[in-house]
Amino acid sequence: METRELRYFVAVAEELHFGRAAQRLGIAQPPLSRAIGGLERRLGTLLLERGSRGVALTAAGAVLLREARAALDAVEAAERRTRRAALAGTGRPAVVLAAKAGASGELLAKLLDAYAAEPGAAAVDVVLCGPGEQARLLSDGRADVALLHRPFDDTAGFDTEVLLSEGQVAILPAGHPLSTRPHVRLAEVTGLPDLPLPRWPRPDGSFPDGPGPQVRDHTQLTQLIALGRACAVVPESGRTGLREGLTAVPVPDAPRVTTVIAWPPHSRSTAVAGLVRAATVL
Amino acid sequence: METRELRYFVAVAEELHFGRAAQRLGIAQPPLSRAIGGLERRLGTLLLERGSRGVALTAAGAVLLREARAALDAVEAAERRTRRAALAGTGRPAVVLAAKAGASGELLAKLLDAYAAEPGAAAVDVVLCGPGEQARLLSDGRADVALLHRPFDDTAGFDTEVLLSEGQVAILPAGHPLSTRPHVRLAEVTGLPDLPLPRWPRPDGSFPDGPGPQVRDHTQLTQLIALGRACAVVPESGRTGLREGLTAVPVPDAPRVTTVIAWPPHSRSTAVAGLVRAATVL
DNA sequence: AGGAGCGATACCCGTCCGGTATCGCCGTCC
DNA sequence: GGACGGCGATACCGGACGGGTATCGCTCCT
Repeated sequence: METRELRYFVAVAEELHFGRAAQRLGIAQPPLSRAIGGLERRLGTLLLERGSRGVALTAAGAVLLREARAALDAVEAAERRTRRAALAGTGRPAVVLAAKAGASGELLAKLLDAYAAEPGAAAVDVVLCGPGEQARLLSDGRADVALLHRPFDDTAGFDTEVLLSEGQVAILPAGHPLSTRPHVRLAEVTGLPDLPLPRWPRPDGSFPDGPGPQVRDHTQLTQLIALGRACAVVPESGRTGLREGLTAVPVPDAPRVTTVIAWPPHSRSTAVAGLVRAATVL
Repeated sequence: METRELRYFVAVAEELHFGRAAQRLGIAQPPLSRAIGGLERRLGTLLLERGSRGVALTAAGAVLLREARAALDAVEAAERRTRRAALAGTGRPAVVLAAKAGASGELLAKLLDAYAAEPGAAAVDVVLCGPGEQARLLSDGRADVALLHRPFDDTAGFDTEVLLSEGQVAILPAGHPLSTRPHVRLAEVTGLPDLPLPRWPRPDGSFPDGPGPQVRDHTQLTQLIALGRACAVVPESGRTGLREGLTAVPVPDAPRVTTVIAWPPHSRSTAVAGLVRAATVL
């Protein structure tokens, strides 16, 4: 199977429409039909059920969709990492570290300092991304290491090393009745009708349904809380540098958050190893 | 990047010789040279150092070799798993479980029984393989689940669930002086000049250097021990059904062996999930 | 200096990918 | 119910590219 065929199949499987998929791929529809047909012939199975009203995935097609995405990620990662390795000699960034924007700020700073102090440390690019995107960046090679937060992020498929475990706090507007309490229970803050939890975008950019306001980054979040339009439950480290008008109240019964450093398995890059070593001895 | 190019590159990187690589690929040498050249041009970097005496990998080439192997595994896995999924409806094996030959016999039997008793259980194919090969089978899709043994096997890159933790025992010929001891220390059995530890084949089929005899499977191993030509340190479960003439002596200071069930991350197959569930509630 | 080994280049051919035109099928709408 | 429109498959053509043979250029060895 060629990656071209996999790309074609994924496009059709996602659009469930040959015409739109072809458009997205920048080719005409007939060659796309032929390519999928050939794929099905060689695999000896139907991948798509052509109904009169669009297309549907067969069981085998669903399997291929999942596997093909993983395979295409791996191919992309190969290309990106090779390109990066090629630049390494020229002094440009040798490693890319992905971290969730607005999280682990202090830890990240200490980590970068500690690693930079090592002899022979490589240049580290830090990519700040939205929640849950770090794993994607690692999979497709845009990053070489990432800071993940269990249980929010899925660490499946990566090597990890635990860095930090912490409780969570509720971030509330300063004047809120609960803000003077020594601690609150999770149920007390999740169900507040006047202060709903905000809705974060899904990986595809759309927002889940619900009552809370839509937020895209940390700035929007703190601003909304300060305005008394939302509240949030975040790891303890998120209370450092809290802006004026916000209060943090511990939530002892919220799940503890574990920050881990993660990297693709079998990564033999010395730079990644160095970063991991620096992180674990912090 | 097309998988064809990756396959070509891996062949050259492994052979370090364009002619032999071309032969292995079943094509002539010039198209291979051109393909690699094109890859290098598009990546904007040299992958291979052409010396007058053969070829050597550049740093970027080494990165691509590692990543390309992973990517090709993923593509192969996509193809194999799709083919298998296509057969699922026809009643043929829906899941393939890989286990090291001669290990975990009892556990494996109990697991298969427990799963088969579940309603809607799929047909399970068991593939017995050489030591350390299970991970490979999982990576390239020849298997969907595997039993691995830490610390021998590398579980990096898979989801796992611990099933069993056990100590190790030394397998000795019945008449050996140490065989009557209640227990022995690891150092006492690893350094015996008269009973060297056997050498197992590496994944590529070659054997490491050393004094011990070469073994390829469990039968050879037990036979050699019975002949008084070798000894072995194996997990406790390996003592069940021990043949005549062999004795097992506990080795308390040997590392404990953890048997885990492993599967590719993000595997959503219900059959795999059922097997894992059956295994964890054993 | 001559020759052998090895990769690169030149050139040709066949295949296969991609494009346009068109068909066949099935809903839908007037 | 017939005409229309949407959608995927088929037919056919042109061009790009992969693969083959022949040969060159370089280097090392004898």
